[in-house]
Amino acid sequence: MAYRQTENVAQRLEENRRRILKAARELVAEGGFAKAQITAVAKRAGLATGTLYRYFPSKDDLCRQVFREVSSREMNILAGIAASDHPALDRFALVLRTFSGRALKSRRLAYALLAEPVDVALAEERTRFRKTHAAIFARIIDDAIHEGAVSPCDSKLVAACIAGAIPTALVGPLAPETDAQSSDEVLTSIVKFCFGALGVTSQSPTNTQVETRI
Amino acid sequence: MAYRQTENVAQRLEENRRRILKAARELVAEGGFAKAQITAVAKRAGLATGTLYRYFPSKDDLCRQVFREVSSREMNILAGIAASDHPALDRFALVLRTFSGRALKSRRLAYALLAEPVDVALAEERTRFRKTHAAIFARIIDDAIHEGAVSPCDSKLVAACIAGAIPTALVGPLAPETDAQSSDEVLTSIVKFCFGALGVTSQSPTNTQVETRI
DNA sequence: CCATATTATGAATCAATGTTCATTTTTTCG
DNA sequence: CGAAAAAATGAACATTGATTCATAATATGG
Repeated sequence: MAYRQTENVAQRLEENRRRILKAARELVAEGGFAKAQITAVAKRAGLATGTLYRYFPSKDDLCRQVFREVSSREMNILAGIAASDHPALDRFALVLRTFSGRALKSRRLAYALLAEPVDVALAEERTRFRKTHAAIFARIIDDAIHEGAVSPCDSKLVAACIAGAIPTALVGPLAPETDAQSSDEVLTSIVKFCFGALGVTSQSPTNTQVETRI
Repeated sequence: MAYRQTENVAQRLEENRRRILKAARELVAEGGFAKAQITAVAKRAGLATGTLYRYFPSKDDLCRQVFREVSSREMNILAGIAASDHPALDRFALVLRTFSGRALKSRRLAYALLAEPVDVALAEERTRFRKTHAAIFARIIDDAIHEGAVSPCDSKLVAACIAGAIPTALVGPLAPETDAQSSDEVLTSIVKFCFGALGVTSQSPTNTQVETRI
């Protein structure tokens, strides 16, 4: 008996794990998941290819983890807004603005999360992400209906529509090219679109969106 | 000089080409583009693997062609409606219903065209398809604005939203499971959603959609 | 039927990446 | 230091599916 993992080593392992995730995240932010090949990640992390497999059982696993890290931050932000106790329509506007605003600020990343062609493993992860969006929208819409702020509708379906509409309009190949100035107009148009879809014509005047350090 | 292609042979070649495309189309309709591997297509077409390459330079090429065949039929139907001389809002309703109705009738195929995870070559083709949808929507919306039927808006953006909303609500993983009966409600909800997004609250009462032999 | 051109065949090859594992390096502790 | 355990390495390997190509089969016209 001549070896036992010491605190020092445990820290280095932890550090390596973080490094790997960071390297992968960076590559994804730069060129989407397509650029996150195992060899490339290892290289950037300053480790050998094989070493990655001491930390993650497979590439799919690593990519899923990256996807979750990034997407769960987004989901938490939106869920936080949705759970606040403002009137439903205010929350609705805020969620829409925040979602869209964040996507426009990190186009590349948003593209990777929402629109990049990915394989099945990541498509599953993406589905989870988008389902969460739809659920958040549906919840708020239901609240709005209960409050009498909008007339009844198939909230699930409308939520799915919105969850599909926003990414398409923002980051996919159908999205208009947007410079920083016009991105505010885009936000406004999107909010207007969604409010209209609910039958609300006088939209909330707020121009706010929730800011968060990335 | 002892050989020259004869009419008889030319016909068989043509027939083979058709067979290959048909085989590929069937496989896509059954299991998406994922199931359209060269070997499988060849087998179903009753030809050897290598033979396919005498007809198509690559798999990407073959799949693109299949995609175009199927999608161009859809685009033509919608374009036909869009180009008719009815009031813009009538055309809008009809395009929406037709698009959605056809997608619901051929779920698997619609999934392959609109939502299945595919590689880059097909993603490009899909983009062309969806851009066409958006263009058709935008055109009709502009007409509606000119007719004074709806108030001005960023028609391009709204069109992109709709082009994103409908597939998401119909065939993706966010789509509700729908049996035949409820699919009519779904159509109605979608039309209502889109009309609302344009600020039109009294929707066109039509229940029609353009029928076409597949 | 022969010579030749065309077409078909499908096993072998290639390509691109993810994964493994025998070997080496590092760490620990008596 | 030396033995043992853990960790790291990266070249070899595995996999998957598209693509090639030497060979065989078929068609044509003389």
